[in-house]
Amino acid sequence: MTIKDIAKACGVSVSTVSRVLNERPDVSEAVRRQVLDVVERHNYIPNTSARDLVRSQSDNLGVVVRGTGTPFFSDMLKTVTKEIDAAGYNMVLRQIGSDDDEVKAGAILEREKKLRGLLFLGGRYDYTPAELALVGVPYVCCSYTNQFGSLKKEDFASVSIDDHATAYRAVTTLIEHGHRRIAALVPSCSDHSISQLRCNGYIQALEDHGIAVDDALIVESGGFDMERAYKATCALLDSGTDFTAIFAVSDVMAIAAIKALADRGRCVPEDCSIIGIDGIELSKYSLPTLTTMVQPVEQMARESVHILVELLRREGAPRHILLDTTLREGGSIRQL
Amino acid sequence: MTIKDIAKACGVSVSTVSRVLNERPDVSEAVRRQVLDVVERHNYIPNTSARDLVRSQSDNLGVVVRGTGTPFFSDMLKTVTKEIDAAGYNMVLRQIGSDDDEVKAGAILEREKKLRGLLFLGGRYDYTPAELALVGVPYVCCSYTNQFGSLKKEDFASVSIDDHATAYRAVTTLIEHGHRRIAALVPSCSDHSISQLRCNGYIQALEDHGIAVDDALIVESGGFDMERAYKATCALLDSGTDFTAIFAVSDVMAIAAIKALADRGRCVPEDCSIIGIDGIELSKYSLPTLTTMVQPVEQMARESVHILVELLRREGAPRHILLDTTLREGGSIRQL
DNA sequence: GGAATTTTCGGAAACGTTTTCGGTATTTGT
DNA sequence: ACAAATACCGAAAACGTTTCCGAAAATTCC
Repeated sequence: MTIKDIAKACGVSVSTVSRVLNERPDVSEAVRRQVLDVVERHNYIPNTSARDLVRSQSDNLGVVVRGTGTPFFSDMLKTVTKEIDAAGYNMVLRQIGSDDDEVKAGAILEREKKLRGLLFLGGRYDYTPAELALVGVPYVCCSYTNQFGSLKKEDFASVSIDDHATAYRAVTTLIEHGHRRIAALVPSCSDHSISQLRCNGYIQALEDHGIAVDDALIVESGGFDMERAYKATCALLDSGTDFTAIFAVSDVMAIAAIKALADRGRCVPEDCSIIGIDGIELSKYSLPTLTTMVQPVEQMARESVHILVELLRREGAPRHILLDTTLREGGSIRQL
Repeated sequence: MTIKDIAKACGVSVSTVSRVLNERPDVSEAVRRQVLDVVERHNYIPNTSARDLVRSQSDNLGVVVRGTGTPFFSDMLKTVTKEIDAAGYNMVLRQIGSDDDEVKAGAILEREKKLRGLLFLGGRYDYTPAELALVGVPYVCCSYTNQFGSLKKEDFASVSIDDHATAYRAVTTLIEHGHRRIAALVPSCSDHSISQLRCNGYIQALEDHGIAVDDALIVESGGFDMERAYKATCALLDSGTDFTAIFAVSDVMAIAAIKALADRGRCVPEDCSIIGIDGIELSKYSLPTLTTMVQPVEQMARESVHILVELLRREGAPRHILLDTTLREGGSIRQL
């Protein structure tokens, strides 16, 4: 079932059918109706390959994610898929490991799949202009860092939260509850990732409240996963350093920390308070319910693809959206 | 950069370049090397649209998932993506809601994206032959049910666990610990889904051990999500029915149940034992650590795409793989 | 009513591949 | 050394679209 068959069945030319299908104005209403009718009846679907070939472009949007499998990104991915679909594009997904280079991965994907645009979910962008030049399509970065300023505002779009401020607020919350010996559970505080931004927020909050930063209280797990967060917390406990609260960079890490504490006989929040960041669904079902800074995941995902689509339609310049996080009180913080 | 450019640069014809690229035998070693060299230097990538057009087929594998966002399927998806990629195919993902029809979704996807094959992740297959005839490419069902036998063994491939036996084993474990008033937390026991299979395993285990099935102990939440599992557990508690253990159909439901119990002042496992199914990573970090029947997720995912690829290469008939589940002891069961 | 537009449509080229068919070279067999 | 087989390669058609160009038909304008 090709466009020729439809043309024949309608007694018109292929070009006319094509015009109808592409909603071009120069076709009479009568013909349009008839063609549409025949198309419907034969339920004809245009051949994407042929179309892409002649247009020399596809409807593919690349999504490169670092760390699928984490609830946060898997939630994000869920709405991203939906939105991309709704916008009439195809999603081609590439997940990369923690050691991979997102820009390079994006560039390869772009060539392989003839992408129209790219969406980076998570990641660290300390790239040189030369590296960034590898990607030749519009792209938006979601939940990203740009610490070195290697990304030029006018070259790309973004949607994110203010990681520094969010961490600041989380730690301040702990301080307001009377805590002063607050540990930070972070994947790393010098990898130029989001982890570092949040770590800085932690430090800033302490300083602003006249609390000395104790390096022994900053534990670097080496990754966002539960296993390493668990081990890092154990290491902290074993070190003998005393603390009354933990600021965890993500909810999953917070949950792993709670487990580590419990395994060492410490209860949350009686013996130790804890706060996370993300607001994943699971955090509502932990024991105790996790107090956390929730990110508007759905909105972030939605805005991301909307912006990308806008960019592709050449409507307006790249936008940079900063969304608010909100504190959701659970039972994991105790007033001292 | 097209195949013509490469041909020109090599002083050979397009056909020859094409042959080299497709690893056909009838090309001399000298020419092959030269072409490959030029291709490498220009880092030329063939135009997929043109190729797909003339071959009138793509390298797309469709994956339709019911219920992304759940840790189990998101884990599965992770390796599925990787494997499909490694096999040189593209994954096109379609996630469907709980009310959607997977076969129809697959059939639509198949036409839209010119799929070579389909992979169904999760789902209920009580379809008529006519409905199944809609899908015209090889497909494999992973983690599925086929209660009505509408799928003919020779028409498709599958990989799954023995849901009945797994549930049976889980419940038996509770019984062996002295429990006799065991509640079942299930999405539904009559929807022809995996939930129903596991529910039947529960019933069978009780009967085989001489325990009367009490309908009041079977709570149907209406879905696999935490929220409904939580509410269902609350309803069970409110009903006043006494029980000493809960068999949850999935780990996330079990975790939600633990939360519900805790919120009503009941501790696990002191006041109530609980066992789940899935073995998601999170279950290792719940309080207490969840005792659960773990599914070999990675293996399931890997086998699924391997089988699909085999099918596409017409190597051997559709296979049906049944994988083993193993009990992982946590601390959520108490000996009575 | 005739010229000038405008609307509507068909013909044909083009997109970048794969593949069939046939034709030279080259090798093999005797 | 000559025929036959084989290895290697090029020309060209085909895949199903879109789009440019021009032509016919319908409409508008004076």
